[in-house]
Amino acid sequence: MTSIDTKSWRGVHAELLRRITEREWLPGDAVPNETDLATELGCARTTVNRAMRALADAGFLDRRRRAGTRVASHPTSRIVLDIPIIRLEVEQRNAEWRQSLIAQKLCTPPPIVTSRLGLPTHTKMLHVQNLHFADNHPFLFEDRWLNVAALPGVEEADFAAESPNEWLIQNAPYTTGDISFSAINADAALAELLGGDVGAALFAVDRITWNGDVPITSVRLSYAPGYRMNSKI
Amino acid sequence: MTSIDTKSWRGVHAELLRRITEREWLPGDAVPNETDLATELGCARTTVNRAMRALADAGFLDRRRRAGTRVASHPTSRIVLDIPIIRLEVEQRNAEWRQSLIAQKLCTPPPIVTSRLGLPTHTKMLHVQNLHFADNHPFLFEDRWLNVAALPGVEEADFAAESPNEWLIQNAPYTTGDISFSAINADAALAELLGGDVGAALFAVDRITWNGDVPITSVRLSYAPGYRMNSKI
DNA sequence: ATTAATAATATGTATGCACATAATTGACTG
DNA sequence: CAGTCAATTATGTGCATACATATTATTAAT
Repeated sequence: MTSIDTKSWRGVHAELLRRITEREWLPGDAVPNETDLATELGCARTTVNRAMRALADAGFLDRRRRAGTRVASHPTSRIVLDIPIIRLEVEQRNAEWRQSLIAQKLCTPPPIVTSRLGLPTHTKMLHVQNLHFADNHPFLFEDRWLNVAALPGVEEADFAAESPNEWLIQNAPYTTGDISFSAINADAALAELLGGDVGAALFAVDRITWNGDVPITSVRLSYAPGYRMNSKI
Repeated sequence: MTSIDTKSWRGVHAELLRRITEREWLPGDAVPNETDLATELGCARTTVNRAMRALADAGFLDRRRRAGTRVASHPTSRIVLDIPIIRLEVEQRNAEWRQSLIAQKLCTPPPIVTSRLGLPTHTKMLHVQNLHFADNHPFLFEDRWLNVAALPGVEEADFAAESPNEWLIQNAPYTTGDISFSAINADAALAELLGGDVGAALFAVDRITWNGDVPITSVRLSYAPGYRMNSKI
């Protein structure tokens, strides 16, 4: 029997989580209020509050003022994905990262890009195509459009030396955005670049980022065949 | 000038986030300590602490005792995916959900399944194959192996009436697990079930769940062609 | 009986204080 | 000069208290 220090919020957190995971409290059940739990566990209400807030953040509890706290009835598993910059993702796999710049030129993007960004159809944007390697194997192909109007200095940037990924972190403000994950079939060009067969299933990430309501960049990352994105639940 | 109530932790949070997003504090910069910020903003240190903890949780700040707090220099964008049960995922798309049970029988899984779960090679497991529909279009194919030894009553469950997904929520304890996302090419069977061409790229989710160190289930979800998983950054 | 005002209640938050803990700095020692 | 240890310091946490706020329950008024 592991005795848990029920006077720390982590201890209380663990104890409440135990009651949930061991089905002492079932999904949908109301749980005692903070004051009663504090008395029972011999700590301050603040401490119970901290623990219960953490459990609510993690999706285990539903809380509403006055109505009280219940065990979540549809425990959606919540996954937190930390998406690092590409170089770090490669290095985390103990591989050596390098990139090969394929294109960097100002031109008019296809309408699908401008429309998704909410820009006029014929806006000139900076098109950057970049192949990232892990230990000299193709890792992913980055196909990016940058809104030059919102990124002063971007036209002078040397993306062969610094990947657009890292340039943006250093030079663009923090942003919000949409991200979507999908599976695509490799066309001839992607197959050539990434070294698989035409038609191979590729894991793809599409990302649009904004600074407030100003569109910054739209990018598609196409990973080499066999890539998996892993996480813990 | 929007005056923010700097005496609430949300106000402090907003103010600090503003300084980060507007690059008043640059990535890698050290930020003032809690006591000084509390003085400057006219609130208690506890309040500043709450705000800074939230920013650190969200990945904007790196904090270390004694060493102080800095703006995150590699702002890994953090994505929170809430993965609901399949029925809810379909219903959230305003579609009608139904399922069609394809197989439910006790048999010996391929070695890859037992080895990933850490079970003896010839363990009998319950194999459940289930096709989920959204408005009568195939939505995803669920191919699941259940550890009968860890799930009393599972052999009597009627998965035609209740999807294994929901049965597990109601009858199995909360679990931990691994999840991975990948892209696969549809084989003949998947193409037939999901209604695409052989070779079509499919978005796949592999998930293994455990109750402590007891393996519960291993499942692969193969989504119909064109599926995207979306999120906000 | 319906509706509006009011009380009760659980969670949310702010504060001052104290002490715990991790990590760095710097002094001291061999 | 290297290595050890102690002082320092920023964050981490617990607690008592008070008040805020959202929501439900109750009561009064029509």
